[in-house]
Amino acid sequence: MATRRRLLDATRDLLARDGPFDLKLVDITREINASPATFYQYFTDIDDALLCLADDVEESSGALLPLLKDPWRSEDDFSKARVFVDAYMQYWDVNGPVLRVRNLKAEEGESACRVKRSESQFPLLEALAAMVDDSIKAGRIPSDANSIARGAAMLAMLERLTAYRDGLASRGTGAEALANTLTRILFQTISGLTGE
Amino acid sequence: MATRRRLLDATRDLLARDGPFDLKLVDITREINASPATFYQYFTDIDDALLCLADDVEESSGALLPLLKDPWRSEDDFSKARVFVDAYMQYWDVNGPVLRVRNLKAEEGESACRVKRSESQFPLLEALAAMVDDSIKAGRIPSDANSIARGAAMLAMLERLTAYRDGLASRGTGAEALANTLTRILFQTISGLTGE
DNA sequence: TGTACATCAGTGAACGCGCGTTCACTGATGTAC
DNA sequence: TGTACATCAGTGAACGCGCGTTCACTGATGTAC
Repeated sequence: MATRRRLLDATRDLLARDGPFDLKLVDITREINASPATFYQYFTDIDDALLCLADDVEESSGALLPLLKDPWRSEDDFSKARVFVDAYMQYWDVNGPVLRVRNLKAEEGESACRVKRSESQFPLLEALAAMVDDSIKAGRIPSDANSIARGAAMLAMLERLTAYRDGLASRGTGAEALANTLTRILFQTISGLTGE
Repeated sequence: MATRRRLLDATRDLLARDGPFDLKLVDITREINASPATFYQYFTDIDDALLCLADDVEESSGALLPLLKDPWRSEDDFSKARVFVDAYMQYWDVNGPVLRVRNLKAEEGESACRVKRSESQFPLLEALAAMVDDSIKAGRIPSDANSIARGAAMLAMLERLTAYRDGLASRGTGAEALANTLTRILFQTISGLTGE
């Protein structure tokens, strides 16, 4: 039903506007001029609706994966890294509010959120790790490096920096400088090349 | 009063045990066998108490700063980077729950939390940036690098990876391997040395 | 085509619980003389 | 030292609001014959 979609959209909007603490079932239905009872026709719970939103987001994270298909083997591939960084930041710009609650609930132990988070991150992590392995094989990264840990560290960096962005912008480090710096670190850490 | 301290401790404990969503004023006072009215003698609000907890944490973050006093100039300084990484992870282990709410509220726009977060991060960020500048001067990092952005990226990586740790541990990447990988990336990004 | 019935999306209004907040209070400790 | 009063930390009990949840319902759309 279209009503289900409208409920999900309203949930997402309110989450973005007021944050996870002020997200109330009653407000969601009020937002689309429906009865609170309507909510229960489609979801058991607010958390249930949040999980559905997380599913939507998961699909859109799939769009990032193709950008990591080819390993970075020469300095010319720097631009590929940059494309990935831009796409990743845009992905967080769009889906940040939903991703943040998902992660938050996952950290608190809600197992359904843990699962979704893993499903979402795992493909990217694997792809980055595979690229690191490629660089190890080529001798650009020492053979005792841990490719999974490297990939995870880079995802963590990208993910968290979206939160710092505003603070940095007000101190004179703009979005372009930030993206460029992130790309250099990412490129160097994954490919073992210098990025110059 | 000792009661104030007990209230703060109870707040911290409940935050760690049940997470920020289930943190209720009534539960806090119940935890120390006090009346809900007692809470209002010391704090105006739950958020007020959270800010006080954040102050406690801020002090303990000062302990990290001395570890970044000397720039890393040779491969021998790798061990200093490792000490910092270990200290940083321990800092998050101990204060994670409080730091997470603080950051969460800051992202939602609560200005007092924004301020606290900045105050807490700024000294570390400055210290890392100064080290990067030192490396630039020595020619180990290209002169067009943005030292603030580099520092911020490294803090973001360290901060966020504490959340991934459990997931990585269950996939065979232990704490030691993780700390080692983080140290390498940090050392290379800040000092421009290889870390080998 | 018309009639009688079934299905189904969505509702209005009510309920009760739990929480934040208040206020007049109590009993203990401190202070003046 | 004793008495009368003041200060102060902490309380018990009550209040009311807002939220989640339920249930019998309505009105529209679909279906059988």
